[in-house]
Amino acid sequence: MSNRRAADRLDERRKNPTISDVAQRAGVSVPTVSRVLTGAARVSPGKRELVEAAIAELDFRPSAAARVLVSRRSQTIAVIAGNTSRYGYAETIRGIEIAAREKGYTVMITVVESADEDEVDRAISATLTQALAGVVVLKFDPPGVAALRKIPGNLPVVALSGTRETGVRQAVLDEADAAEELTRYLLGLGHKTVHHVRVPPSRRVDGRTSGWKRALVNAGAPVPPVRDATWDPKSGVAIGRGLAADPEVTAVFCGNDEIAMGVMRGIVEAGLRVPQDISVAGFDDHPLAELWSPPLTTAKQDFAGLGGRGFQLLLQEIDGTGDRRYSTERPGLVLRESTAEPRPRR
Amino acid sequence: MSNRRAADRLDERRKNPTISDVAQRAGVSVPTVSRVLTGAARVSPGKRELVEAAIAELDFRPSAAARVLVSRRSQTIAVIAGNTSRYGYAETIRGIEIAAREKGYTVMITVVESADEDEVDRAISATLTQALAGVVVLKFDPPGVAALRKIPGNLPVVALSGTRETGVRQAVLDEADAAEELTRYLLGLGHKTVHHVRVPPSRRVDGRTSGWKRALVNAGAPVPPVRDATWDPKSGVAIGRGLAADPEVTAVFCGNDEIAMGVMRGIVEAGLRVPQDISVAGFDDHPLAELWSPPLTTAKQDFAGLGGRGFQLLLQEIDGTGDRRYSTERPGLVLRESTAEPRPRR
DNA sequence: CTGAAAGCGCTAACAC
DNA sequence: GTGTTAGCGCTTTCAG
Repeated sequence: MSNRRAADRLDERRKNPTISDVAQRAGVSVPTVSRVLTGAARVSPGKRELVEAAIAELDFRPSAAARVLVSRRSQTIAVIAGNTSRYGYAETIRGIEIAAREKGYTVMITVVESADEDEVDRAISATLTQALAGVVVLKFDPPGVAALRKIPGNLPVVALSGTRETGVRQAVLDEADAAEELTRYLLGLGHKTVHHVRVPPSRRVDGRTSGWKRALVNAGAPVPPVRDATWDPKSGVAIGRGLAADPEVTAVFCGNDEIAMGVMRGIVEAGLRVPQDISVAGFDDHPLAELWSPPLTTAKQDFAGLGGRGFQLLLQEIDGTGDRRYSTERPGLVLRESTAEPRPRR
Repeated sequence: MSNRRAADRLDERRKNPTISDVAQRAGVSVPTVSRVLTGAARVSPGKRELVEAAIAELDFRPSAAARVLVSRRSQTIAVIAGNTSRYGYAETIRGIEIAAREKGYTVMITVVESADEDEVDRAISATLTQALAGVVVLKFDPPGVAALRKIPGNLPVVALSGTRETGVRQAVLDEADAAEELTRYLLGLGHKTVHHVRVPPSRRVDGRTSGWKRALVNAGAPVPPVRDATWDPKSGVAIGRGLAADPEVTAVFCGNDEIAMGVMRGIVEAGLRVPQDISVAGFDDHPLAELWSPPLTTAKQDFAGLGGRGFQLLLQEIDGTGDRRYSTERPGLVLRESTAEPRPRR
């Protein structure tokens, strides 16, 4: 029954003009219409005008499916991500979409919710039946890493962020460097050491964590055990309370701003003040970071820019131009009021 | 040159197995393979097994383009939105994607950044060349409204939120009702009236604003002038300072949580306290709302659920089943600590 | 239940 | 420059 109605629908859709309708109306052959559409070959000004008029009158849109089938060239890219609504992901996707749209590409998005192999297969299988010009994988987390491994080798791919891949073009934000700088800044304020709350790492190594550690080691400061948060900002609250209970803690560097906000909430709930009792720094420069009380010290990550760079790399990969296989950018420090010199607690 | 490499790429891609490779390997005809693929007709268990084995061995994936071309049935939907990274949008899109993926649909996303006609055309033109099963329009703002008008009439469409459309299936969140309830709650606390900061409305009428007004009118409370914010949370800061300067103001209802956070920041910067001097309520229940200091009173909007309901409506529209043209859900109040009884200021 | 034949809308090769 | 011919990978008749 549902099929019956679906069939009706086609009949309706069928009314869409085809290239031969345009050809007929313009009084030219089908290939000539194709030539003005693609711009691949010269067409005399007179015919071109006729064709363009016919296209406008009929509101004709060439079928991407037919085009792809014969030309084996697609103007669609897929973005594969472990999540789409979290700030960094959403901004990155926005950056990709803007860059893609500007070049006449269309973007599909597919979410891979877990790193489980079957789950990954199921998630991307529908996407891989599409004719794709290439794919951008957001490799911020394990699902992204797992997805990357499943992309057929003959498909142009670009990975975004995460640990360095071999054999895949990649755009990254140099988190390690920025994290090191931020930690060094806290140390410079006079803190004996800096504690760290980590967001779920995409692999064993995590740029923010390694940068933090590097700064401590280089400064000869003790390296306290890492505390693990989830992606949920609320997970920071309990951690913040725990940190507040330890009188040794005077400075905390969190894996992202949202966790930092949770941690600050926990510290406040424990009766301490930020930054007077404990300094807290985040990472990302979330839009709400500067509105928080107190405004959050952080490192600004240009996710939209990352997405844009990623798309450019993909374009290069698609048509084999360019030789830059790796594009990196360094997040800049944003110093605000959640960090200060240490003072004796109580 | 770029074309040359692109051509090479095709040759590589060409290696993808086709349905006839599968047929040959399984020793059956092409249509038989098609039949096991689509499940449209019965195939003897023996042949079915052979075909399935061949598919697995070849890692064959049917070409969606070829399929769409002949069957005139697509498994791709487009989501058109004015923005993708703002919380409500991103969550809604996530909800759509999850529901779609579950049914084997693939989702394209296209952003329409302004309501300008040419801009809208340019944004959606690439998308409309794709073979689409239908489209979901996020009608939260003017670009969405403008885009909806541009969708060809023969394409199944569902609108999400915004003002009620005629002739289009629609899923909404009943903002007006929730806003009225929230305002009534503030009035019930003893506030003489409630001020309102509006987010950019998608049209003349805005559910949150009309619900707010209704509550005031019904209670016989004065209706203060509306203050307009942009989508940027920072725009709330100046408004908050302005509100703080007016001693009559004891309660503020903001169009969304992010603006509420900006407003609270402005109030605090002006030296007043929330909720002791001014109560502030938001809308949406943003993930950070409960971590804010003080935790924000708001109305919880289930955006992901909205997206899921929207996709279901679209499916019904596509195959002509179901008669519900309208799906609505009421956001629930979330009472937290940013609102309290009024006390004399200073 | 299964195969042969036709053709979806378009571009690519080739004549002219 | 422009038309003719062929065919992309698949589903859909239609015979049998």
